[in-house]
Amino acid sequence: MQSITIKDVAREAGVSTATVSRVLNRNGYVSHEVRQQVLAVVKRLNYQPNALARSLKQERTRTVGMVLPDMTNPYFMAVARTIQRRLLAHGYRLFYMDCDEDAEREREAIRVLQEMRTEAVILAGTGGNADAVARMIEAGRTVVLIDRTIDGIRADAVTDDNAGAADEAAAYLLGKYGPRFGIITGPRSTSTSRERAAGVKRALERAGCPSDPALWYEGDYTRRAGMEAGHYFLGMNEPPLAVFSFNNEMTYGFYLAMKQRGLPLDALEVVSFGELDAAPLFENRLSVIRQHPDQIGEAAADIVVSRLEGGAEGEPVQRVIMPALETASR
Amino acid sequence: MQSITIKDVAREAGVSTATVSRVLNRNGYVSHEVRQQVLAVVKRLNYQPNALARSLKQERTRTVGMVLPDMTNPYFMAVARTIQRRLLAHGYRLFYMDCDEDAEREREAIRVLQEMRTEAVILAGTGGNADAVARMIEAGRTVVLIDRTIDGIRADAVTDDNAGAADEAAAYLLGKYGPRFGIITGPRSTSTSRERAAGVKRALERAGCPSDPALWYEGDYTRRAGMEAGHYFLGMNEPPLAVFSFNNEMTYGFYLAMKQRGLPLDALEVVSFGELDAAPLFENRLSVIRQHPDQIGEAAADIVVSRLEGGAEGEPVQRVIMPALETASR
DNA sequence: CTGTTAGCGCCTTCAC
DNA sequence: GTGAAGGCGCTAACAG
Repeated sequence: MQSITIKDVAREAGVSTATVSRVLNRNGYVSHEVRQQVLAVVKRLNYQPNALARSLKQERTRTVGMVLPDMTNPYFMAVARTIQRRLLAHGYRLFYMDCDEDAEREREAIRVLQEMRTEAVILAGTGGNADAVARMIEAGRTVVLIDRTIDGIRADAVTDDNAGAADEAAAYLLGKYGPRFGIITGPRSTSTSRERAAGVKRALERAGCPSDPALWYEGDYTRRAGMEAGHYFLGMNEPPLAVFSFNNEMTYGFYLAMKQRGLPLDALEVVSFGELDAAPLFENRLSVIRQHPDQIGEAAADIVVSRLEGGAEGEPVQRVIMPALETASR
Repeated sequence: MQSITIKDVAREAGVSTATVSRVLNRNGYVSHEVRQQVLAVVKRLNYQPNALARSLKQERTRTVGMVLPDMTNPYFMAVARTIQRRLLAHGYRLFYMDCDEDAEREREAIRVLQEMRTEAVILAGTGGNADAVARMIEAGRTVVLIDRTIDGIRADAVTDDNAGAADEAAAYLLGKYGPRFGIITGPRSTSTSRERAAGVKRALERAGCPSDPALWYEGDYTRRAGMEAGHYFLGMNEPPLAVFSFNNEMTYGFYLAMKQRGLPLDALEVVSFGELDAAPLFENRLSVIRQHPDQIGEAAADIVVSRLEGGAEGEPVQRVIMPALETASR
């Protein structure tokens, strides 16, 4: 496990470590002859520069960290993949950390990324670590919030127009079925769920409909919660005529509940905030609010790069992506 | 961005850096009084130790790297999540890198992980970087292959019994439909696809059936390939009576093709190597070979830990997980 | 064009 | 029980 250092290369090539460094980093002058010589030794010894040492010296790591609440959710992975591609093109590596919607593990992940000296942190927060995030920003680190904002935190953010899209979806359901549709929310700790709920309430108020608490089920963005919500709604004396689920996983859970209760999947209409992988296979009674993860990823990556390359300072940037409601065909 | 160092803490607390270090690492003696004093300053200054410097000095990073071919595939993410949990419990961090089934990016990812001095690399290889992997092993690094092995590489590995499961599935289809079922393979460069193909051929031979090349479609484990295979098979004069898809994404793609062609999803039976998220929602004509990602993840993490903690040496360990065929109800 | 040197932040002997 | 000092591998002045 004894690894080869720049010294070994220098000795073997009969030059100084500085020269090797210059060859490797293509800066400073070095004769063609010596360069070839050094490169040959590098290859022969299979020398791998030590990124720890380099970063320590340069006080730059060219890395970006990302903390996600759920890496098995394809939505977040689609965002992450776009970000990674874009950052890579600018010479930055991206490290993902999964915190499993758990604030404690999120805190830990943030700590690790700071200790690693990632130059920026991209965060889809659980909402439980406002203090840690605040301290990061205070310390002058670049923080970009995606998908979810955090109460009391002023930072760059890329979010959906949650209220607008939820309002539109609720209005659509109202027009089609009246006010008897169920709502499966996310956890109150997330900004997305609160905003989506506000959007629904706005639509109900505009239509002069009171909001029936029995039609609201508070989930936590997991498949299990969607399933439980499904059993709740479908077990009612008068089940709702449609359901609005606040994320893709819960939508999937809701369908599982329908299945478990022996209902056909088109028994009622479902509106899902966020796409389902399997959506195209469903029979026409699933409406989807598309979130455009690519656009979110691109915007987030662009903000990171401009903060890191361009001057660091400036007011927080807020980018809002417009989701698109695609309604079921019947 | 000027970060706080151990020196700042030492000065502020009126002690030496050695003492601060001792407090932080709970080793060596330090009086209760001084310890409290130091901890207070650490908290007040929000001091974050520099992991680069610590790792450089200790020649240990307590990190493990993982290179995956497709992070949007829930199968790999399920494996990754289990590994992460288990490694975390042993004090290791896991870094994911996504190479998008691309050998070039895989090579790059391997290089980065080595430069970061991750203590082990877990790899679900594209098959295109045998040389780089060989050099890693040669250099004494811990490498654990998961899901896929690499030709000519002797390393710890956790794999499925691909041939066995494919044989069983093919025998099942043979018994039910005779030899007229289509096969959608993965890329020849992956060991999994080659082994699964061998399993199918074994079953065919045992039944005395010749293998009809027109019934084999070579995909690349992507959704798109599954879709193209779908159009190929469904466009035949005499379409097959069933289809065996070598991974979950291609299965999904195949169903998309059925949908696009206006066929009902139960028009023919599909056997999928690897689970589909949406499987439970399908109407009874999807059979699934469950791969038990949790077991794979656990085994891989255990191997890593035992290599890193226990003595490093020993013959390569081969763990084979048995997938389970769950057949459609009709 | 190339070598010498100092030091990035931390841990770890070795003194006291 | 605590401090002083050296060095992990590398790069960036500064000499020559």
